[in-house]
This record gives sequence, C-alpha cells and structure tokens, in this order.
Amino acid sequence: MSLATDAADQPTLYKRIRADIEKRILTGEWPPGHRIPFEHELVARYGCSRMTVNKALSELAQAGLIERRRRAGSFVRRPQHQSAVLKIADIRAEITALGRTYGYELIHRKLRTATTADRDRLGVKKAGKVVAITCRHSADNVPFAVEDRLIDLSSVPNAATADFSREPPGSWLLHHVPWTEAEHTISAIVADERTAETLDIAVGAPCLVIDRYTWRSARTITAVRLLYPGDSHRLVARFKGG
Amino acid sequence: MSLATDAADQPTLYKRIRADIEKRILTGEWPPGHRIPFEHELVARYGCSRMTVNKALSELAQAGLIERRRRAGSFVRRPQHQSAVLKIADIRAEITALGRTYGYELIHRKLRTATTADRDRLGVKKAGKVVAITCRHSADNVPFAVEDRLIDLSSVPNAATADFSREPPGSWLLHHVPWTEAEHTISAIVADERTAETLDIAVGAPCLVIDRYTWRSARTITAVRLLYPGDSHRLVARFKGG
DNA sequence: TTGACTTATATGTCTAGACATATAATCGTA
DNA sequence: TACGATTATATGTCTAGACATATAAGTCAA
Repeated sequence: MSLATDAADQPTLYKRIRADIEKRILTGEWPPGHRIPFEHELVARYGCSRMTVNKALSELAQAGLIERRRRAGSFVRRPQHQSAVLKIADIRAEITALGRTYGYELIHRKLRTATTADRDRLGVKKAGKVVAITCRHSADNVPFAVEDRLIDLSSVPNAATADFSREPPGSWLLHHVPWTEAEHTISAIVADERTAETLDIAVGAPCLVIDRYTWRSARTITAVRLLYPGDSHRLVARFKGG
Repeated sequence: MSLATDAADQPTLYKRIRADIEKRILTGEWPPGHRIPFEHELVARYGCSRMTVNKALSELAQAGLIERRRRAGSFVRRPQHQSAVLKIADIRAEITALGRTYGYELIHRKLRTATTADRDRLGVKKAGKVVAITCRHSADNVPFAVEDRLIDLSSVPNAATADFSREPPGSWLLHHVPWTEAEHTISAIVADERTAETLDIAVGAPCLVIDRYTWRSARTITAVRLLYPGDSHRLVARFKGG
C-alpha cells in the first residue's frame, strides 16, 4: 500500500484511507469475505491515530461495503446488486430539466368524507375528511403523466383551501409539509379507455404505474398513483457500491 | 430538549443526539432552512465533547437530512421525495423469501463474437467475445420472469465455461465477479407473441421491464433485460429521510 | 456604492489517550 | 467428547484538547 500516492488531490487522510480500501474492494484484490487489516495495523501503516482509521472504516461500513464484527475484524461484504437508488424526480423538475415546457391541468377536485375505499387506500381507520384530486402533467403540450391523488385532511388541514388549479398538489405538498417517509410501488398496466383518452395514447398501450404512499411519523399524508405512457417514460435507478 | 428521555433504549449518546434532532425535523418543529444549534451549543446542552456532537451531525449530513456550512452553521434540508431506495432482489432470493419454490430453466445460450447490436448494448467499442443467454425463472412452476442477458467475456472470461444450465447467470456473476456498479432502467411494454408464450400470459398483457447494466471500474460486465408479468409483479422502493 | 481587505467563527480533521462491550479462542471440567 | 467458564482482543464510544480552512460579516478606501 503506497502511503503517498495522490496525496495532493486527496487532502484529508481518512478520505485517502477510505479510498485506498474502496479501490482494493472494487478491483477484486480484496474479494467478498476477505478480512481487511485491523485498525491497529492501519494505524501503523498510515502513521495516524485510531480515530482517523475508525472514521474511514465506519463510513465504509455505513456505505455497506464492509461489515465490522467485534473481536473478529472487518470484512468485505458481498456485492448487493439488489439495492439501488431510484430517483423519482418531481415531475415539473423532471420536465424542465429536459428543456421542455411544463404544463399542468387540474381535471377533478373533490372534498369529501373518506369512503371505505379512501380509508383503505390511505391506511387510516377513522373516517375523516379527504381531498381527491385528478390532474395531468404535460411536456411541450403532450400528455406526460396522469395523477390520481388522495390527501388526508386530518394530517394536512391546509390542503382543504389550497388552490390546486394553479399549483400541482405534489409541489404544494413539498413546500407545505415537513419531512416525510414514502413508499413507492412500481408496476405495469395497459391503458383503459379513460386513461388512454387522458394520456392521448391507444387503449391497450402499456403504462408504467407508480403508487406512492407518504407519511410523517406514522401519520398518513397522501396516496398518489401516477400513470406514465410505458413506451415514452423510463425510470432510472443507479447503484454504486460505496 | 429533554436530556434523559429514553436513555435506556438509546444506549449511546451520539445516537441519542442524532435521534433527537431527527425527530424535530420529522415532526416539522425544525422546518427546512431552520438553523439547528451550533456544535458548541449542543456540547453545552448534552454535556459532552464536540467530537460526539460532530459524529451525530456528520451522520445526519451524510443521510441528507441536514446541510453543513462552514462559518454559517447546520441547516435542515428540504425533503427530497425524489430519492428512494429500490430493492431489486436476486430473483431466487425473492421467490424463496415468499416461501415459494424457485425454478430455473436455460432456454438459449450462445457464445459469439460481439455483433454491432451487442457492442451497442454493452457500450463497448472492440468486438470481443460475448455470451448471450435467455432463461426463465419460475415460482411454484408458474413463470415468474424471463431474462435476456449478454456477458462481456473480455471482462469475465470465466463465464465462457460456466454451466448456466444449472445455475442462473445472475447468481453465478454475484459469486464470481467482485464489486460492481449498476444502472437500472424501468419501463413498461406489452407482451409480444414470444414473450407471451414464455411467460404463459396473453399477447398484449402488460409487462414490467428492468434493464440492468453492470460494470466494474469502467469495464462493462453484463447487460440484462428482465421481463415480469406486470399485473403480478411489483417493485417496492422505500424512502426514509435519515 | 462598490470593491478589496481583514477578522471572527463554525465546521473539518486529527491526536493520544480511556473505558465499555461483544465475542472468538482457550482452558477446565463433567 | 461436550459443555461451561475464563480470557484475550477488535471494535464502539468518548474525551479534552489542537490546528486548518472556508466564509459570513465587518472595515475601509476609491
């Protein structure tokens, strides 16, 4: 292990230690299961304190590249192909990022007491008030996605008076509701008549479906279903080990 | 900020500090843009050293919950709905995890010099050797997914002699190729005649498509297309802020 | 008002120790 | 041989300092 290699562009020591180890794992020099040097060995090798080495190894462990076991040492983990970061961009941002003109249109909005189906969809028990919204996003005046959303007013009372004819509910929620958790389910369907008409595609054409449930501290906020024409839209998920 | 709350189940101090701050962000008490206390203030509040506070804040920054700016302080970031962790499980693991019987069948295997289409798909320039594989995964003897794969033999020479009639290429690669990076593209199509027959679904039925490109240190390893019946398969991506 | 210079300060990294704790390895006993 | 107790050790957390560095804010001159 060369101590001084590219020290110029790796200013801090712990980052260099981390990069050195990462490189050995990526090239396969240290295969899955391989025990990487003990902290005290790296301390001797780099001539630094244990805290510095520990910081490097802790970050590698957090990134999932290595596994640390007390008394035993640190080991290279097997690659986990199955975990990937999926970027589901805000639709407006996604379209403008492509250099196209974003268009939005509210199709339907209704304030009602939650039906059984609504409660099911939101995963709540009490029959509070909800807002149901259907709207359409377009890029350069071509339909891009149709959105079908339910907002729980007991969690987000302000949504009752928000003007969703001007601003998409997704953007509004992003700006008015604090940090959230979300779960996305992705599937494929074929367009029924109503969907086909709204998206201006053929009946029976494939559609990518994203169902997103959002909540905050165990409180449901919103449930949304997004339908994209399947042949024109793609979701990209990128995985990087470390 | 109560110092002693649930200290019993939060054994270490830095984790408690992290959890305390995370809670305030999640509940909206500290909205996006809010400046969280300076390190020296938290040091005074918790009666610990700065390194302990620093570790808690560094992890929150790494998780994307806060942003740290020199001289200015640390600030709550806006929620980023668009980022989610997608778990694309190894198919065998996915099926056995559901308590169903995994089945595998090699449909086609061919070793050839890369065609123009192959080179395009793998993103390589030179016309080396490749292995093309078509196979089928099933759960309880019902077709689950059809896989169409290309392996670059200049990156993975061993794949030329591997027995893919017994072991799925995905599993084989997982065990024989070191750490990798991958990019997934998800889209929807309708089943053509050949796909419909292989998956035992109707022609025109919706299918979820996952295209995965895998490489290691800028070397392409494999390109694979997985087709799932769209109505029976769902991908779940979960986002958790922090 | 604007631009250049200076200063104060919060974070970034690091040290040389310390004790805690989980557990692999060893030893002793039934 | 099998099992229970002991010990050694690598990691986990923490301290009370230190200097480095980016930059917000203030100062001063053109």
